[in-house]
Amino acid sequence: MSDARDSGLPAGYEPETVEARRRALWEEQRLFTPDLDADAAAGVFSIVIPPPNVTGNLHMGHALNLTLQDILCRHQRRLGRQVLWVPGEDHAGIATQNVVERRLKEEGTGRHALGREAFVGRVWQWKEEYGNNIRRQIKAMGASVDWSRERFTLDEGLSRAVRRVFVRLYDEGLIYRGLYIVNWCSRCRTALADDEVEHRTLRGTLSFVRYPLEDGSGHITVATTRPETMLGDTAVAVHPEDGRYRDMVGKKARLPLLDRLLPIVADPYVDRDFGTGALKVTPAHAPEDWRLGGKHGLECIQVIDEDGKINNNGGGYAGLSREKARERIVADLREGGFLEETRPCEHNVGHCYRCGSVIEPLPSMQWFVAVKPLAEKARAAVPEQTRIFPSSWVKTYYAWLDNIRDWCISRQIWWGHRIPAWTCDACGALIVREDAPPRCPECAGSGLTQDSDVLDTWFSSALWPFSTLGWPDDTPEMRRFYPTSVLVTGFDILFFWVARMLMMGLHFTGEAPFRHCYIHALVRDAQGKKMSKSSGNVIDPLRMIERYGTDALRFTLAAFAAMGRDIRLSEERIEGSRHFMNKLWNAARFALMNADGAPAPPGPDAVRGLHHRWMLYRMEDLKTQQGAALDEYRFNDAAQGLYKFVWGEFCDWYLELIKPELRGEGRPLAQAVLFAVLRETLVLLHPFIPFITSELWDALPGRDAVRDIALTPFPAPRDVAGYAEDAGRMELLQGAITAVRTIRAELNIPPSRKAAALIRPRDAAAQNLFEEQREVFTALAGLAELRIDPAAEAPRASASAVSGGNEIIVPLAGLVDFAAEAARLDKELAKLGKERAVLAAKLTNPAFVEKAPAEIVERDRARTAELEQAEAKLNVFRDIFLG
RNA sequence: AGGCGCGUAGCUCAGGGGUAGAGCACUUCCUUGACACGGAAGGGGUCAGCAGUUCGAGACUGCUCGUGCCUACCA
Repeated sequence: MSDARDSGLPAGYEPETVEARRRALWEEQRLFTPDLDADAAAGVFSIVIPPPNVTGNLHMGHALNLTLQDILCRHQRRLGRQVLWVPGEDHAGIATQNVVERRLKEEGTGRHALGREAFVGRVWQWKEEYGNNIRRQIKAMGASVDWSRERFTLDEGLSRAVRRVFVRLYDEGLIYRGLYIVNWCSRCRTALADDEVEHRTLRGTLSFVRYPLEDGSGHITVATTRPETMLGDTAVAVHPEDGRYRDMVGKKARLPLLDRLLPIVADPYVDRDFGTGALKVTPAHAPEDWRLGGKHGLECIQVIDEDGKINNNGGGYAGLSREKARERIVADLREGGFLEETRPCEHNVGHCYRCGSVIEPLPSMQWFVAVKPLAEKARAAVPEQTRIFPSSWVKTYYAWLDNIRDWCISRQIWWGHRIPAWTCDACGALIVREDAPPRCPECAGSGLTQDSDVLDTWFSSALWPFSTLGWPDDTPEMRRFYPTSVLVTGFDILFFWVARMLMMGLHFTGEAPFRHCYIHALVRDAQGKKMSKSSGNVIDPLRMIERYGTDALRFTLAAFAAMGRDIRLSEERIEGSRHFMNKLWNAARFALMNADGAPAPPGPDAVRGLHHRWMLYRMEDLKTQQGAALDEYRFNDAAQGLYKFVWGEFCDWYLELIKPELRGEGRPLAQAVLFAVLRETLVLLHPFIPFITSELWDALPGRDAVRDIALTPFPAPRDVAGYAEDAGRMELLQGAITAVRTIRAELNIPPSRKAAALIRPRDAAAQNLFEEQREVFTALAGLAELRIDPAAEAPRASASAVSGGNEIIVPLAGLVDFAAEAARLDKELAKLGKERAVLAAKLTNPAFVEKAPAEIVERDRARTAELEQAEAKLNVFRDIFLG
C-alpha cells in the first residue's frame, strides 16, 4: 500500500493518444494473421470485407459495417476459433473513372485526349494515392483485419479469376454477345445493368398526340411523356379487346412531322385505362417497345445517339439534344394541329446510379450473362446453405431472383477488367480465352483485336469471397476458410452483390460462399435519406472519431444496430458513449489505485461477503447474455447489457460497496474479486471497444504473465449456483439503502447532515442481513448511526418507508417538514394502491385464476400480500405522524 | 402497382403476452479521496386509431390513418 493513490493513468480517458498507440502496436504485432500451419481444432471463422471503393472515403455505413464485423471477429477469436478477416478494395469501375475524368477536365484535358493506356495509368496513380486513404480509415476504426492478405479487385490474381470465370461461362453458353436494348448513360457513355438504374418519380407532361389514319377515316390519339421519341415510332399498339380501336387494327397511321406510315397492331400488353389506350411504339428507345417490336416484327429506328442527341434518322431535328428536340417537336405538333392536349403527370424516370443523368434506353451490342440457371441455384441455396438475418429479407431476395433478367456485363469505359475476347481482323472469328491468343485459331491470322469493353464492376465483386482466397488455385486459404462464415453488409447491395456472389460461388465452387448473411441497417441522415458515396450527404465518421474517440463511435453504432432497423445517428448518443468510456476508464483507475501487486483470483470458498457473491453472480449472467446475443447478431442487446452492467452494477454499486472494505481487513478479498471482475469485464467489452480495453488491460497488475487482450479467451464460467441466495439478499439491501436515500433527497436532508436511521427488519433473516451489512449500509446511505431493532418504536417526527417488507425510519428531530413528509407518504401510498388495484382486478377475475399459469397467479398473490403489508405499515406511520 | 418496415417519455431509439425501458434533455440536492465526461433522488408515456384473439395485448390478427424505403414493362 505504498502509494495507493497512483494508478499510473491520467484522470480522464484521452482517446487520441491511446488510439494512436494501440494502432501502432497492432500493426507491429500482426495479431490478426492466422497461422495456417497451426491446427484449427476449435474451428475456424472467416469473413471477407465488403470491399470499399478505392477512391472513396469512409462513411457512416462503412463505420457500422466494419464495427459489426470486427465485433464478430474479435468475439470468435476469444472463443478460440482461428479467425481470418480479409480486407480489400474495389476498383469501382464507373465511379472511379468518373472521378478521374472530372479531375482531367479541371486540368483542361480528357480521357480521349490522353488515350486508353495513359488514362488507365492515371487511374492507377489515383488509386495509389487514395487507396491508402481508405486503408488508413479502416485502420482508424480498429478493424482486426489481416493486412497481409489484403486484396484489390484488379490484382493479377483476382483478374485471373475474372478471366477464368468469363471464359468458363462463355464456353458453357452462359455468356453471350448480342444487340439488345440497354440502359445507356450518355454522360458516362456506357451501358448499365438494370439494377444500376435508379428510378425517381418526376413530374412531367403527358402529351396527347393525334396520328391521322392513312385512309383518311380519322385519327388515333396516343399519349406520351417523351414526344421526341416519336421520331423513332414504328407502330401504334392497342389492346386486342378494346372496342374503341378494334376497327383500326391492321390499318396504318401517319406519323406527324415525318410522314412515316405506322401499322396499328394489337397486343394485350397495352393498358386500356392509361392515356387513350393507344400506345406509340418506339422499339429503339423503350425496353417494352423493343419487346413489342420483336414480337410484331417491327422496324427498329434509332433516333437518339450515344451522346443523347437526335441522329440523322430524326430528319430536321438531327443534332438537337433530347431536351431541345422535345421542345421543338411539341411546338411543331401544336402548330400542325396534332397536339390535342397536355396534362401534368408523374412518372418514373431511370437515372444513372453513378452520375444521376437520365438513362436513355437504346439498342447496342453488348455482352450478357444468361443468369436464369445461376439464379435458380442461388435461390435454392437459401436458407439451407446460407441463412439470411434478419429473415425478412429472404422474401425480397426470392422475388428478385424470380424476376431476374439477363445481366448486361459490358461497359464502354476503360477502368476495369478488359473483356477477354478477340476478333480476328482477317476472318472475323470471335475468340474467347483467358490469355491473348497468338494467332487466329480459324485462319491463323495474326491480326487480332481485343474487345474494347471492360466488365461491370460487380462481375469481379461477385467472385470476391473465393477470388480473395486464391481461387482458381487450390490454396490453403481456400481449403481452410471457404465457405466463409458470415457476410455482413447493407441491404442496398443485396442484389448488386449478395445475390451475385451466391450465383457465382455456387456455380464455380459448388458451395455457397457464406453460411450466414447478416443484413444490417442503413445509416441515414437527419432526413432519413440514405447516405451514399454519390449523393454527397455523408456524415464523416472521422470527425466523430476526432471528437469522441473510435470506441465511443463503435459502441454507439453497435448499440443502435437492432436487427432490421435503420439508424438515424445522433451525435448526442455518441457523446453519451464517450461518457461511458470515461466511466470505464475511471473505474479501472480506481481499481489500480487500490492494487497491491497482482491479486490471485478468488477461490470459490473464499468469497464470503454477499456483495462479492452478488457481483460474481451478476457477472455470470452477463457472460451468458453476451454469448447468446452475439450468436444471434443482437449487437444492440449485447452493447446495452454491457453498459448496464458496467455502469449500473459494477460502478454504481460494487465499487461503492467495497470502498469501506478496501480500507480494512477485507482488502485482499475485495481486491481479488474486484480484479477478477474487472479483467472479465474488459474481455467482454473488448470486441466492442478494443482501444480502451487494450490500454486498460495492459495497465493491469501482472500484465507480463498475460496475453494480449485480443487473444485472451472468453472468460470461463464460474460456478455461482451457491451465490443465488446472497444475490437475492443483496437486492434487499439495495432496496433499503435506496429507501433511505429517497427519504433524504425528497425531504432535502443535506448530505452534510449525517442522519441516523432505524430499521425494523421484517424477520430474523433480514435482521441478520442488516446486522452483517451495518458498515456498508451506513456508508452507502450516508448515515451517522443505524439502529436495527424489530421492536423499536418510531419517533413521531420521522420519515419512513417500506422496502422488501422492512421498515426504514429516518428520525427528523428538529428539521422535519411535516407537510412534505405527509405528501411523500400519500404519494407512495397512492402508487402502491394503484398497483394493488390492478392486481386485485386480475385476482378477482375467476377466469384469470383458472386459466393463467399457476406461477403467475401465485406471484400476483404474493405481490398483493406484500403491497397490503407495505400499505398497512405506511398507514401506521402516517397515522402516528399526523397525530 | 406490388413488397417491406416504422409510428413507445420533449428528442434519438431499444423492448416485446403477465405492474412501461435506455441515452440525451428537464427538476432538486451534492466540489463525499475513481469519474462533474461525476453522484443521489425525481418529473415526464391512455406504447398512432379502431376492432378482434386471449384470463390478460405496446406486444399477436385484421382494418384505418400517418410516415419511410425497396422493386416494377403504366407509355
